Amino acid sequence: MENCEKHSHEELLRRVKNELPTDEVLCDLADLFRLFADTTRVKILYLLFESELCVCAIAELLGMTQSAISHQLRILKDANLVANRRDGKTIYYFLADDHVRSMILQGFEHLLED
Amino acid sequence: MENCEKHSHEELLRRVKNELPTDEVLCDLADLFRLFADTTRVKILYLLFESELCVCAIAELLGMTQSAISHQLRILKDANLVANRRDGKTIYYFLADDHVRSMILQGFEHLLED
DNA sequence: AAAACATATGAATAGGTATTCATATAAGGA
DNA sequence: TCCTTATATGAATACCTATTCATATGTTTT
Repeated sequence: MENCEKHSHEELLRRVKNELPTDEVLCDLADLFRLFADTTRVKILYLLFESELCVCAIAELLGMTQSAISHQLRILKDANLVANRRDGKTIYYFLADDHVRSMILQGFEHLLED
Repeated sequence: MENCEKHSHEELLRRVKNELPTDEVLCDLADLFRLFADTTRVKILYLLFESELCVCAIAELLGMTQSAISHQLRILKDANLVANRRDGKTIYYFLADDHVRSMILQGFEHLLED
């Protein structure tokens, strides 16, 4: 294990290592993907493709409790994937960024290609 | 909570719900993103952008144990994101699919746009 | 002001998972 | 055949996280 130069040229290893982004960037990247790595969050984002929705509508559409949805919306909002606006008692959530849509659709394409 | 029609037209809710893929598909989608939701796995995939690498080279480049890397490689292989070939005692891993690269790069773009 | 409604949130719990440790498998060299 | 090297893997542990439950906050209505 201490002698990989036998199997890979040292310069290759040096180059491969240099191309690797910093730990911080790679951690941010994993964090971003983790946002989409939960069925409930993906469902919420998918629903918001069509239109803004209030918390209770999302909960009803997904057959989940208001609390569970609120917790997930908070995570999505903290990550700036969604934003909200208040209208009286009701709070409407919507996609904050069109990039969200393209991320999900790209994942979808990968699935279709198997 | 039981009366969301006050806030959203019923037909809108029906349409939004109809556009939603099946639970199975959305679960697969979340599972796909989960593969990229770990720093170690992202690092491994990134390293393989440049060239195929043996297990010990990956472990050394990332400063992690061979066992930890092997476990993660198994997950990536089971998901068909990487494949491998044997050369004597050494086993070389490589990206199974160019889609992997585009998925990660898309995530990267999202990060840059903040 | 009180009641009802929509949402947010903290604490607890249950389920998932990444790493470690010990060990197994498999190939090559002495 | 025995030893070394490269990799794989099962079990255990420690950490993370999604949901639930109870409750708090904020708004409207009566």
